[in-house]
Amino acid sequence: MSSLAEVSRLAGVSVSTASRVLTGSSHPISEKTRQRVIAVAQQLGYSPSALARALVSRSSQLIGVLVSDIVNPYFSVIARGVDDIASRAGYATMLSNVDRRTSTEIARVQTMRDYRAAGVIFAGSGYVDDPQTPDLLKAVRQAQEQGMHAVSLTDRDIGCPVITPDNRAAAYDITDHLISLGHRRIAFIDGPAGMVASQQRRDGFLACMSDADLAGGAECHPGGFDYEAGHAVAMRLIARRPLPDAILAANDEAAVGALNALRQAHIDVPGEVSVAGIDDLRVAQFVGLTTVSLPLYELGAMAARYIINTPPDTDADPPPTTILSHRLIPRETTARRA
Amino acid sequence: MSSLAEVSRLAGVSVSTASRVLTGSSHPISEKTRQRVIAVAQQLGYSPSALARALVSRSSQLIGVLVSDIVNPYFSVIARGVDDIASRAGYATMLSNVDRRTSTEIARVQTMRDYRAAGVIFAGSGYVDDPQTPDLLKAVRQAQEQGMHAVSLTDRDIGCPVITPDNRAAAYDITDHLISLGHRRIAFIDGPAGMVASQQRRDGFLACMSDADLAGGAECHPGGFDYEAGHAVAMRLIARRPLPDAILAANDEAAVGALNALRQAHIDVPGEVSVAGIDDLRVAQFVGLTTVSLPLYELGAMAARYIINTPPDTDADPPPTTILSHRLIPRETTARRA
DNA sequence: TTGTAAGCGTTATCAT
DNA sequence: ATGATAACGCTTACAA
Repeated sequence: MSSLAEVSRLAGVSVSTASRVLTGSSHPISEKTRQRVIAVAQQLGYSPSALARALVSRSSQLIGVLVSDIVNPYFSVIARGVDDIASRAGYATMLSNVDRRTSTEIARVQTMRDYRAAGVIFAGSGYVDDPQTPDLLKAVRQAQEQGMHAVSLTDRDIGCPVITPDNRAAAYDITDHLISLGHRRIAFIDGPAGMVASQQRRDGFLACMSDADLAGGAECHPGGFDYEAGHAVAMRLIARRPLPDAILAANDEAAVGALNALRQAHIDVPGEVSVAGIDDLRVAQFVGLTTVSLPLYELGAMAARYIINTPPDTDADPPPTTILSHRLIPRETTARRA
Repeated sequence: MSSLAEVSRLAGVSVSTASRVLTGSSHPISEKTRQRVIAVAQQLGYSPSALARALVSRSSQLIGVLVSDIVNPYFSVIARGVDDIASRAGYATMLSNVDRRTSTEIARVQTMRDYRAAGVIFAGSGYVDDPQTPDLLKAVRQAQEQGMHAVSLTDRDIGCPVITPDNRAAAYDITDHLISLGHRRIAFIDGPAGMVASQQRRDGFLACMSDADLAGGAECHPGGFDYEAGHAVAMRLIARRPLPDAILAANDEAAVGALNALRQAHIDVPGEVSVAGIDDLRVAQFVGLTTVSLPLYELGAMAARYIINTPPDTDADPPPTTILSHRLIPRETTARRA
């Protein structure tokens, strides 16, 4: 690895001059030395140490993304959005799986801090009444004091800007769609207990049902965000009969689980029961699932842009909340009630 | 951000002493000073600068993973394997999407080098006769000379150890399974043209067919690794009739595409046609797809372990190749021929 | 057992 | 227009 010192020596100039040339500083430099330095650097294959740079500038070109689990497509799409913007701007992406553990999030924020990351992005939802939130908030504040940015992609009170879809409205809208199709008795498969995102989606569902005077037809079942949860709830529904008019799952994966349970039981979807989800992941297209498209990629991209473009210590004081819009995507798993 | 200097000052010792205490050096230290330093550090919330550390040690605790696209579950599972091992060992994961572009891989290796990463993992397959491979090889060599490790998760001649599944054997085995079920005319949906992994899988298919004296019943169709490709090929097969006995896709996603095309055309799977894939991603479980399970998570985990545990410049000279085993997973999309 | 000082590779402040 | 030199925060000989 050739260093600046090496380049400057071969070019017969001081390190400062070499630095000025190579960083494209506005400092005046004679054309001949500029050429010479560039030539030597080029020929040596010189590439500046991001570490040394970050050490003096007190900030690296790293952006951290904290996801629950990168295998979950919800998060990998977000991560893709982040990395696309980051790499385009010369930044690199640091990824960390936190498995929904707040304590792990706290630890990772510290890691990002140790590398003087330009910012951290919290992609996962928090828990209702999480006793560790204050600690996370403190960790975030310390990171910010050090000049780091933080962004949350879900509604979370951790002292940083929030860029998020409106989970409640998304659930409300898809519920409304189901109702407009003539469905009256709708079963909702809840997300993981205690998660803020689960709660918001359920709230949206219930609000819509009661706005339509259908509160009596609404039933919530403890579920989860995974295939198995959706499958299990649907199995129970099937065993219990009569079936509801429609089943809405808190996310696409659970909806697909429910859908498969129904199909395995030879129940016609959407003939006998309509099924819908929320997220619009790729799998939803595969199975023709009616759902709500959330701007996941854009969420990650916007967060990255924010981090890259906001100068340190410039963050607005009450951290702003940005709501990105969603879109209803009707497909083949829903139909007008017979 | 408190620094070592600060800690040492408050503890009334020199920075070296503080450093020795905090790094757990074997250098003898009196118990009282040790306690004092630890207390101060603790109370100050001191956390060492990973940057400064990396700068002097000439190596950071960062592991880079180069994937084609993190949204593709094939890669996100690998990335998860890497990050699990990495974070457990105190390392952080740097992720980069390269969209199968060798030039981007080269650029990213340089980025990892700039951060003095402990190692880079190439998760994606290369191309047959890729003119840029020599450049990549050179970039890898330079990285290695600098003390970085490199690992490829596919069969690739870029001067680094390879840890990979046996694509050819995997395809061979699943083909053999299809044949053992009585299928004679089998259509193979190829992966992306020019990719080594595509070629290996097709080779395995063809080899098995010809070993079974069924070369005449083998037909390969240009396809891809995505849903759309599988869907399109199946549509063409359907339009053309008669249908083959079975369809094997180069990977699960294409297989699911084919499966859906068949189902949409009301063709009974596995009644009329059997369908199988390769990879065993989560979606394969969802749809009950017969496939071959590849140790993707383990691939990432092993690569990370290798990077973490192999001391610099200790790499074996002809870089070793490690083949991890696969497993046939029969599910509901295949059945004995009618 | 503790401290001093050099050095890792940059950038930035002053001089010249 | 160019060059010393002091940080940045840490580890590690080398001294004491």
